[in-house]
Amino acid sequence: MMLTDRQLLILQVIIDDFIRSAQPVGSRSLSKKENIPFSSATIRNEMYDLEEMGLLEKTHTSSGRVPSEKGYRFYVDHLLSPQALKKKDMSQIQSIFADRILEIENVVQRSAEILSQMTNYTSIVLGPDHHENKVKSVQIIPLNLESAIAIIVTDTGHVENKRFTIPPGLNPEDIERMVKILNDKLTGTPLVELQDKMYKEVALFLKRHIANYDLMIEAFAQIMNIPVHDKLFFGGKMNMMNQPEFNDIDKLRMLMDVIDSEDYLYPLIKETSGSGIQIRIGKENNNEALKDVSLITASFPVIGGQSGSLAILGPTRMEYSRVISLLNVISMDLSKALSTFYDRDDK
Amino acid sequence: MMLTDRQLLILQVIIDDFIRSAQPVGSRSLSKKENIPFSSATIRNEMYDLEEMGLLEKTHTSSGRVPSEKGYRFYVDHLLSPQALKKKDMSQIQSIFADRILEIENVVQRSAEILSQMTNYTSIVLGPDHHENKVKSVQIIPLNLESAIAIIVTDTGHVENKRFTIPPGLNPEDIERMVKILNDKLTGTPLVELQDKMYKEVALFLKRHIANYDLMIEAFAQIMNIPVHDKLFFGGKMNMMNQPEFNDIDKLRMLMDVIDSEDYLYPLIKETSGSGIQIRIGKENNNEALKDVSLITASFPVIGGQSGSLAILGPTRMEYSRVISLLNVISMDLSKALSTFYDRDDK
DNA sequence: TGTTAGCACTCACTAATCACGAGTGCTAAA
DNA sequence: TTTAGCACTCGTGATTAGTGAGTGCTAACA
Repeated sequence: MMLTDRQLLILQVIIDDFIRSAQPVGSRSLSKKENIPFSSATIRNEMYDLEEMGLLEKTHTSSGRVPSEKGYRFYVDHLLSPQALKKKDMSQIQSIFADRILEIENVVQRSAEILSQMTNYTSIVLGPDHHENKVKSVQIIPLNLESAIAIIVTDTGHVENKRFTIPPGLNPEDIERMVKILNDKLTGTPLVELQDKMYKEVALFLKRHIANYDLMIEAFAQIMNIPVHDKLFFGGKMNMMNQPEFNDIDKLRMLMDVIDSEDYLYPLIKETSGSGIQIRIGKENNNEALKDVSLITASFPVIGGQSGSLAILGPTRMEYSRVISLLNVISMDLSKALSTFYDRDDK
Repeated sequence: MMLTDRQLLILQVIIDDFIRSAQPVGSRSLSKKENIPFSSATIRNEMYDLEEMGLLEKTHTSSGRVPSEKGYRFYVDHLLSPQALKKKDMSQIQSIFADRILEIENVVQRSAEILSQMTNYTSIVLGPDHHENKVKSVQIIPLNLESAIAIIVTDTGHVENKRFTIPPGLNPEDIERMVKILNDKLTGTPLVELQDKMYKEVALFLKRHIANYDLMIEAFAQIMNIPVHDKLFFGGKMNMMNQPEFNDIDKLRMLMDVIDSEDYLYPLIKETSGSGIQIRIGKENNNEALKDVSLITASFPVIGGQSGSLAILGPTRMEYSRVISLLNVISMDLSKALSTFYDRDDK
């Protein structure tokens, strides 16, 4: 598909205009723009051709033109000039990383919030997978005779905790011994391998030292059953209400259902990891509820081969250029910020 | 205000009808009901009187009647027969408490979900204030040379953790000693008094044993700065979209803003604690965005003088009777379930 | 005296009609 | 190749008319 320069210009202006106004753009209004020195008739002819190529559409016979999905795709692939962010935007972003926040979850959550606030779209951030994190320390804190809290701290500072029932017949000394064994055996073990190692290596060892070791193993193995899905952090879930394309409450509901369930979104965002910026436009999402939205995902690597990803969900009529710049900047900052957590400068 | 039996009957039926259909109810359709043996003309006369008393309203001159806020208030105060829950409902509720869940947050979150799912309204649950919880154990887990995780476990099994920067010049032995001191001095201290005690009692003691104790105190005091607001747990935030009164996206947005910010809702729900079921209808909420919704709150005591509360937010046209029954049942169950956590049967 | 039948009246809602205007496609002239 | 001109399309908004569910009032009835 070869377009003349004039066609490129016209296509670009139409899409830019539509992104701003959400209104079909007509030949006459275009011809009035100062960077368009052609008459409306000429533009009409070009529009006709662009429509034949499938880049534009009409909402009805005599309406102005609207970009088609293919049009957006072309725009994104060929027309997008990586527009630099405004100073104001940059400084706002820096503010997330300015005060030294000390928890990963915090940084991630705040990134999501800023991202949605700056774009007015919905943002989704997935922190680095912590299944690969290694156990730093295991603690058991008895609460009373029947129950105790098990705590696992990873090398990234992530804390998992779970209450469990103390198997009968276990005395405080047993627990103390158990903690010692667990720390000896499990320190340095990645979370994913925890259950496995528990049953294979630790079990044997506990057998020798602890009465009722099987009950204890059982109780503990459950604790280590860490949820498979990492948590998605959302920002501006409600922002879609501000988009005219979702004035229809039923459409909004359908969209919200997909967002809230996370089932569909999670793999999409997860699989981005490591492959730069990805853009899914409208029906490319393969989901009825997402047919009028675009999903832009970016991933950010952190030290140690891990990576997280962030995404923006907005109407297909989205400020692609701005969103991409934002994602680029923020993903780099996140890389830097989170890498400090993953930097394993053990003693 | 004295109503005849017939007026009571008619008011009741009108409100019940409107709650179901969300449509103004007219005299003719009422007269057709089998438990209403009066002609439409008679009903019209009664309606006229009820309207004069301010219990009913018309949406326009020749429309059917709709309950006024005063009408709902009367209905709630005098007409509501505490209708027993259906078996199906009861068994669904039991299912929350059936599998022995071991974390407070879990129970609370699931209650909120079930509540919203069963009512199709939005539910809000506030767990018992844990500011009064007592420290059970303090742990410090060094991650590397610069940072460490501080963990505080309370007697209810609540775990707070925070990363902090290790003041320079502090060696592992210092930390170990510090943990011992903190546990000695702070065990049994309610969370609210933590900071105070830290500065007053613990500081003196640390001074004697730890180098750079002032930096350490500073770092640690920050950690103990536990958020003032307990977390609200929501269920079915989106359910309001299903209510015809919120077909208007602007109204929906206003409502969602109030819900999401939590500022307004928190004190309302918090202050319920200990005073049974409270019902706020429409403008009684004193908030423009909440003028078309009712908020029903209930509190549930747990052992040790604590209490939590749960709330349902729905349109003023709400199934009051059902919601109240549900809240009653669930608050009792929550009382029971959470009391086991607060039961301080220490060794 | 309370209840009901009858009737005129109101008003939201829907569908139909119309004028307007922003847009198109086509043709012919520049 | 570009543009001016023109007939045509169609969404939008205003207006109108018909419909029906509802009311209030009056007069008759039990």
